[in-house]
Amino acid sequence: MTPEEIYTALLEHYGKPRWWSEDPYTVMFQSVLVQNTAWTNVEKTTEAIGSRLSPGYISALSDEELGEAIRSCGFFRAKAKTIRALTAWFGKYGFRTENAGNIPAPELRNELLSLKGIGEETADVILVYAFRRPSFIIDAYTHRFISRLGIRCGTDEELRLFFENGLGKDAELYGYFHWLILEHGKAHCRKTPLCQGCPFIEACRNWLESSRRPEA
DNA sequence: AGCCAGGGTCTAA
DNA sequence: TTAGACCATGGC
Repeated sequence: MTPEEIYTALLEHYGKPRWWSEDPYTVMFQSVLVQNTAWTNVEKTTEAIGSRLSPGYISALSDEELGEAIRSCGFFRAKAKTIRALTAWFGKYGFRTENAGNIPAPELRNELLSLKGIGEETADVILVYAFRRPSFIIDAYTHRFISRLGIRCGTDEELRLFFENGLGKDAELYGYFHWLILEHGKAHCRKTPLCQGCPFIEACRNWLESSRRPEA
């Protein structure tokens, strides 16, 4: 299956995907908090802050207050520093993603990677969902998902090229695609690599059947 | 009770 | 360039 065919199948099965958040700073904030942590913890933290969440509000918190606010997401000391660094970096662009519009995506990515606590996955989440730049997100779910389809994953880089070469550079598409992969992943245990009995995987098999012999 | 959750950095060999 | 230690908490 090509990436495009996979996307079509995902859409048919899971319906319209959502976007992480329309607010770029919310994406940045949450993408750090969610590292190696259950999403429910991030939700709780974010809900407690509510509509106050903004670069200004976070910057004004003391180290102790910030640590306390995000404590339940784990690794809170490290994450607090990362959030500070990320917020300061965003400030270079006046806290507006549009102001980074003339920076080439690879350069923006390198700037993010230079911040301690931001690795490839987090950088790509921020690029796609906050800056709407096409950099396909590769995470554990993506690897599991692709291997369940019987496609060889290889390294992160190889997997990324598989998607980007197949789909073209399209940030919106990448964001929705990643969301759909999560929809699939959330519904299935990590410990079942073959995903037997999974309706989506079944649908893909059927799709392969019908495409092999298009019309009688 | 122990394992896991959407990671990333640093160090050592 | 890869393996292992470390960071910390909540849920089951």
